[in-house]
Amino acid sequence: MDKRQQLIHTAFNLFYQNGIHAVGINQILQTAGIAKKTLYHHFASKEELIQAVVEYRDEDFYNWLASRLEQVKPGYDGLNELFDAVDDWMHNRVDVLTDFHGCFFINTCAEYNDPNHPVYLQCQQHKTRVNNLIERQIRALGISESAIQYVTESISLLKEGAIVMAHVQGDLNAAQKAKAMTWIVLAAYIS
Amino acid sequence: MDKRQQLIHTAFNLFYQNGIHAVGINQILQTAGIAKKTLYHHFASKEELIQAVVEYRDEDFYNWLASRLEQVKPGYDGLNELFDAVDDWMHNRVDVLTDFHGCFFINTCAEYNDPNHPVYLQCQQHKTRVNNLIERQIRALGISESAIQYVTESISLLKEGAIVMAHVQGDLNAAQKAKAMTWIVLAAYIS
DNA sequence: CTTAAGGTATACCGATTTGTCTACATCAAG
DNA sequence: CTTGATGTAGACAAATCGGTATACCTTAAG
Repeated sequence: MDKRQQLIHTAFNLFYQNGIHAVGINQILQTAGIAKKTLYHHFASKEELIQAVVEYRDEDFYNWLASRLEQVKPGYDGLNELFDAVDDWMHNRVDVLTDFHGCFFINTCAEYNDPNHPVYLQCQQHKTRVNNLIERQIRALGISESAIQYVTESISLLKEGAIVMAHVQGDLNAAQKAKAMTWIVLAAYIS
Repeated sequence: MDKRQQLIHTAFNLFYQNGIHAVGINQILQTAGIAKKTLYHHFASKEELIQAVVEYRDEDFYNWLASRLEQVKPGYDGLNELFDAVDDWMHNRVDVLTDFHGCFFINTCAEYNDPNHPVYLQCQQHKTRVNNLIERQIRALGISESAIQYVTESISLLKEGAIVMAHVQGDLNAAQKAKAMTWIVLAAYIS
């Protein structure tokens, strides 16, 4: 019933499906069934709404992934769960994430190409938060401190690659491929 | 001197830096110093210009990568060259590709999320063409026919992951990480 | 009871969007 | 010489953009 939240929710769905610049506020208002005055009561501008939408997706996605990882032991099990979660996501088996259209943050960076733009920075920060989840798994493996950063970024690279392969090429087995490579790579980096 | 080519070139640079939907026709015309009538003489609509721009980038990027790969032996050397080429690209050492802003085709898919949209299909086809270049390298390794497709897609995933890591997270070592993982993965898949 | 916050509906503003139109210039080919 | 393709400059149209303004309604708190 919270109009502000309704606006954010509606805007996210439209942005995620059509891209941010392609969606006007009138379209958001009509879809949500909310008056224009109400929007500008809660947000000073479209830009502010966009930032709230990115923040909302950040929270939603992070909480979902974090709660999935909390259900298993950090380390090997956690990494398995990570790629199984991504696999579920791209197969539309996760209700809270809505239909898969790639990574919202990658998509958004594609539209806000300036690395100093606040929205771009928000996307980077989201990726940093997710990376920290991955780092926790890597750290549990007992890898040397000096290698943790490098290995974390490597696994993150595999995750990003899987998302893009699924989105652009429609390869729905991408998460499983990334998972398989993860084990191979870790075996080499640990021994 | 060819106005049509000038328009495509100018439009690509603006699209690549700012995203397609964020750039208007008037901005393209002003930047290129070309009259509006001339644009609509060569293209029926903005949509047609966009398609020509994607086609142009497809040609340009593919030809650059293919010529890099032709300079070395297919197989191990070719895969080394692939990631070195991507490394050069993201470090802005390749003049013909202009300043790195991620993969233009990934970025464009983020704006045209409908998999049936002609522009989306163009992007997919570009990725397929690049995948064929990679497949040629994998095939030269003497891998069993049944594994070629899977391994090709795995290496492609590493390449896409590297591009996204460099673009979104600013990890300029991503191509080298992907290269290192490629050798580890191939060693496991071949033995 | 009153008041302020949050809401609807809609007209309106100026700027910008894609695309059309007129009028005119250049130039190579038949 | 004429004609058609290619070009410039810029006015113009219709729609849409983000954002403001007016007028009125509902509801919960002091």
